[in-house]
Amino acid sequence: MPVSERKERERAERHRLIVSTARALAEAEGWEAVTTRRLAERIEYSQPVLYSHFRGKDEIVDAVALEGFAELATALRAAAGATDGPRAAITALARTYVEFAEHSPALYDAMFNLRSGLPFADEAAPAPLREGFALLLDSLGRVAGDVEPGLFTEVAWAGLHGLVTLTRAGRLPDEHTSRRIEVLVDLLTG
Amino acid sequence: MPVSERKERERAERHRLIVSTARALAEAEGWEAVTTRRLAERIEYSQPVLYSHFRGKDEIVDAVALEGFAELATALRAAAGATDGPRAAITALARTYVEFAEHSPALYDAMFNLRSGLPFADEAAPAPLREGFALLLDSLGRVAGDVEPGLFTEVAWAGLHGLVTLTRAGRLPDEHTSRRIEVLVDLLTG
DNA sequence: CACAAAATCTAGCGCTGCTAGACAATCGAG
DNA sequence: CTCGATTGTCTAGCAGCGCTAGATTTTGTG
Repeated sequence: MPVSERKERERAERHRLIVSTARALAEAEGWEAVTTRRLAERIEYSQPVLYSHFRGKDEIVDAVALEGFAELATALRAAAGATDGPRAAITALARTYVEFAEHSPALYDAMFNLRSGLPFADEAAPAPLREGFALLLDSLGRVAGDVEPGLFTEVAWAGLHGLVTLTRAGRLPDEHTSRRIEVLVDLLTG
Repeated sequence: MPVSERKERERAERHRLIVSTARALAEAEGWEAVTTRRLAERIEYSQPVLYSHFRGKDEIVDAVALEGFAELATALRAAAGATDGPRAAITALARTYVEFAEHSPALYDAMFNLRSGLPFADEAAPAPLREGFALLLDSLGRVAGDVEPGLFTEVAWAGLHGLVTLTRAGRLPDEHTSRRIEVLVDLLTG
C-alpha cells in the first residue's frame, strides 16, 4: 500500500514540523508567544490541522518536553563518563544540568515548569526521563552514605532544579551560578 | 476633610477586598481560575474598578505575593527561635518553609512561580522578603563553614524551593517529603 | 435644587484555545 | 474515465481572556 504509506510518512513529517516549530517559537519568543494561530501560520496550515495531530496545545508542549528529556539524558550520559572519581562525575552532571536549562530555557520550562499531562513519578514515566534520573542516581548513589540513594538523588535534583528556577525567575542574581553549583556539589559529596 | 477621608478609607477597604478575594479564589481553584471578570463579580463591582486600583492583573498577583512574603517571614521568625542549636533551628526553618508552601500553594505560586514585576535580587526587594532571607541566613550562616554565608543560604533555599516545586508538579512522589527535608538538613549541617 | 466632579458601568477591541460545518482533493468501483 | 464516497483541509465562529473608551449614574457643593 504505497499510497497510504506515503500519506503516513507525510503525516509524521508534519507532526515533527509542528513540534519543532513550536519549540523554535518558544525558544525565540517564550511559550506565551506560542499560540495555535501563530503556530498554524508558521507551518502554513490552518489551526484545525494542529488538532488532527494533538488533542490540544498542552499535548504539543508535552511533545516538546519529551524531546527535552531525550536531549537532557544524552547530555547527562556524556557528562557521567568522568573517570576521576564520583566527585568529578557529580560536578560534571550538575554543570551539565544547569547549562542545559540555561541554554534551552523554553525547553526546560516545557519539561518542568509548565503544567504537563505527562506521567512522572511512576513507572509510566517516559523512558528518557527515567534514564536521566538513573544517570544521576548512578553517580550520586556512590556518595549517598547511609541515605537511601533514590531519596538522596531526589534531593540533589531538587537542589539543581531550585537553582535553575530561582535564577531564571530573577530570584537569584545570575552572577555566581557556578559557585553555587560548587557549593551544592560540596554538600553532596561531603 | 472628613468626606474625602471616609472615601479614602472605603477605597483602601475595597483594595484589601480585591486582594483577599483574589487570594481566596486562587487558593480555592488555582490561579488559572482568577480572571478579572470572576474577580469583579465576586467583589460585586464591574471589571474597570479593578483597574482603578491596580495597573493590571499582574499587580494584583504581586499584592497577594507581598502578603505571602509577610506571612512566610512571620512563620520563619517563629521557627527560628529553636534554642537547641543551629541544627534544630535549621530543621524547624526547613519544615516551616515546606509546610508553608504545602498549606498555601497558590500563595507560594504568586510569590515564586508566577511572573512577577516585584524587584527581588537587589536592594529594592520588599522588606518581608529580605527579612525571610535574613532569617534563613542567621541560622544557616552558623553552619556554612568556609562558604560565604549568603551563597550557602541561597543554595539551601534552592534546595527547599526545588523540593517544593518538584513535589507540587508531581515530579516527586509526595510520600517521603519529610524524609527529603531531613536529608537536605543533614547535608546542610554536615 | 442645579450643576460640576467623581465614581462606576456598559459595551467593545483584539486576542486566546478550540470546533462545527462547508468545501475541496483523492481514492476505489463500475 | 467517470462517478460517488471518503478523506483531508479550511472558513467561520464560540466562549472566554485582559483591558479600556465613552456613556451614565452617583456624589458633594454652591
